[in-house]
Amino acid sequence: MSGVATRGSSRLAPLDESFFDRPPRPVAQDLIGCELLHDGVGGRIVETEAYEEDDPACHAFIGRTGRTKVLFGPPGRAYVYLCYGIHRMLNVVTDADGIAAAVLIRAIEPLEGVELMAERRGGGRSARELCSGPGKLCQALAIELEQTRMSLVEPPFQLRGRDPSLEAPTIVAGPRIGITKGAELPWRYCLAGSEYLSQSAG
DNA sequence: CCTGCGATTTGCT
DNA sequence: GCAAATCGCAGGC
Repeated sequence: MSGVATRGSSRLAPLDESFFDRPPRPVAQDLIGCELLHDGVGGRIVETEAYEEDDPACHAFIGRTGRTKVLFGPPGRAYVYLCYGIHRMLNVVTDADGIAAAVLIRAIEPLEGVELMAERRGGGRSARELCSGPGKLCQALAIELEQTRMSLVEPPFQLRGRDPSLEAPTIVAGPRIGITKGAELPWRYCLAGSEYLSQSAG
């Protein structure tokens, strides 16, 4: 990987499991501005949504099933599932072992491996079309369904904290996108003014 | 620019 | 059998 230009900040402190060992709303807000990489490809998280156990929109609301049991497990794991038969969605499991909660990663600002992302997403796309939505970013980062239950704080994934020398980002909260149950809860968080938010985000 | 719809698989009822 | 935490394209204004 030494030949790949590094536009992100490789010196940023990696997040560890304890960062995710708390309720999903603070985690979702604190993830804004952090860097997510898969096999060295990724960028800065600019949009997230929180899902709690006691939340009809959360997949764990119906209980523990084969698909949702990872949500009840230890924090810092990936929950990847298929939506509408085509799109993969990436979540980070949060909160203590035994409590079901997750944060959906909805959009990132591409920083590293941009050419590879463009190739995976298909030709003729601008930088802001690469990862501006939960299905798009899984395609751009090549995140697969089989990676559900893998740790996001271990290779091939990397999660790095915000640059402490920068000002804390301004975060805007709003209603979550694309859901029918619990749609009124303002548990979506965006980096204010970012060019790389999902289309439905303000 | 904005609205509407088809694609396509999984897992639960 | 059906709904689902989406996306991209076609067509109209």
